[in-house]
Amino acid sequence: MSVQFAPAPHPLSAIAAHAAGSFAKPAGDHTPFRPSGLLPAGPVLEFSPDEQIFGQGEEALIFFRVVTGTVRTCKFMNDGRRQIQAFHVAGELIGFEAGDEYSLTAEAVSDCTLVPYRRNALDAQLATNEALSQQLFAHAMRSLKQAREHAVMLGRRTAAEKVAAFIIECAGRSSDGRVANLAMTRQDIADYLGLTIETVSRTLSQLERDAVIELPALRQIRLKNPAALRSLNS
Amino acid sequence: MSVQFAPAPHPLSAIAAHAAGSFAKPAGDHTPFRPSGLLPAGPVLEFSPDEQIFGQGEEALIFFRVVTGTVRTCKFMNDGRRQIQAFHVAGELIGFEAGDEYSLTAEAVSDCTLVPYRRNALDAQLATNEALSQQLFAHAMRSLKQAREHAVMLGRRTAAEKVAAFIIECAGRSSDGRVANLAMTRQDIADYLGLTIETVSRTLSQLERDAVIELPALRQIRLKNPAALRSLNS
DNA sequence: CGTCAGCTTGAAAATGCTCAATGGAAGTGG
DNA sequence: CCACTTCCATTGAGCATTTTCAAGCTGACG
Repeated sequence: MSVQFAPAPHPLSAIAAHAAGSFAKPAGDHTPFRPSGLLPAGPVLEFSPDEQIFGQGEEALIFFRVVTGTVRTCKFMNDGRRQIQAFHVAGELIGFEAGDEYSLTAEAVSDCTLVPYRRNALDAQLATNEALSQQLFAHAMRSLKQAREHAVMLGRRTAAEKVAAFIIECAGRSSDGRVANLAMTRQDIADYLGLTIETVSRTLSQLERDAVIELPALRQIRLKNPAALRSLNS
Repeated sequence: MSVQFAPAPHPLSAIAAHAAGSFAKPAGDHTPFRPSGLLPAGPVLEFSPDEQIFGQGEEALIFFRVVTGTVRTCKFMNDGRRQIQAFHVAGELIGFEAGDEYSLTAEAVSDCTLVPYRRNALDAQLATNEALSQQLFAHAMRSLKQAREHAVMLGRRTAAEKVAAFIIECAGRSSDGRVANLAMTRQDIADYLGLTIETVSRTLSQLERDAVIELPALRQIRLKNPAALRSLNS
């Protein structure tokens, strides 16, 4: 059986306006995400690398907008294994949860500044403020899309493909699309890609030997052959 | 730096009311999901096993509620590799997208019946119908939570842990929590867990040899030692 | 200049995959 | 009712990729 209905205008397009690619903030989009009509719960907060912003299971009273720096959101298993869900940069919302508790942990990757918002301030706003509702809905759908792409990568890509995809993501966010500046360690990359730190390192070295990338510094990747990278992305 | 704010009531609790565990529809919840005030776009549709309900990239004019049967949503890579995102049972919404296009493919696993809803009928409703907005928001957040759990499994679990988690998920949805009735093939399970069909089969056989489960029929798993299964779930 | 954290590299081991053959249940047609 | 076919699942053997374990290396910082 196949389903055919007459075409019609796309009603959720407004809601979808913010939906973007894998990384939450598309390269070149420099409009800061600013929940319309919602007032910060306090002054901008600063975090140092590896400092926890909120923890899985804690009461989710506050959500945040990243102003500067990079934040990682991750899940920990009992035995300490870690899966990083995403890296968040300027403009991204983190800690916006359905339940009463944060479902994951957020930590600063680099020095970070974040604007806090009170979750309970939303109630009044959501009822009256259409734009705000749409923004938050868009945020949820964008996160969902990102999570699904991530799942394909984790489940069905080889180490080389994972690393290539990661480099492309990073380069896509830099102003110069041919250089990826990494805020995160190899361990962070490994936990994002579902690999070990050694495999990440070896794969990067191999890509450099193959003249696909250059590694001028520890936290910098220069794309010499983006086409080859993209071909790995199948 | 640590963030402390005074406790407050939980504003999004209503929105979160539907948020559940890994599988979209929690075991024992028999209230059908019925988008309040939204009229179906037509009669109930029937699909046979492996029939496509909608395809990745098609215009997302319609979304569906599963009435009976099991649906899989999946992503395909260029070379045919497949990653199943989730299995959907009665009550679940599928095809509710942010963008203009379906971001994944939905196919019937078993014989299925689905109620179609017109996406553009939402516009008018969303503005006025608070309950509907909340339901759809809850749907998005629940899907997001599920996708994140899935990512941890794909990235950081061994084959045995993946299979154990899958059995627990399935058993959790059955009326008798000690029997998992599978609608899907081994290939479906493999593509859901990011494994091969052989590894799934071998792992199931091993669990049976270890007296953790019994395999009375091809599509049935009896839990003999649920504790052992759960311990694999770490 | 020494120390230390993070990164790279190597060798061995393990986990999961590929290829290939077998098994078994359901459906079909004689 | 029984062979035959077909589809799906299981099992085995060998192989590939990734992990593990164990050294070294490098650059930042005191």
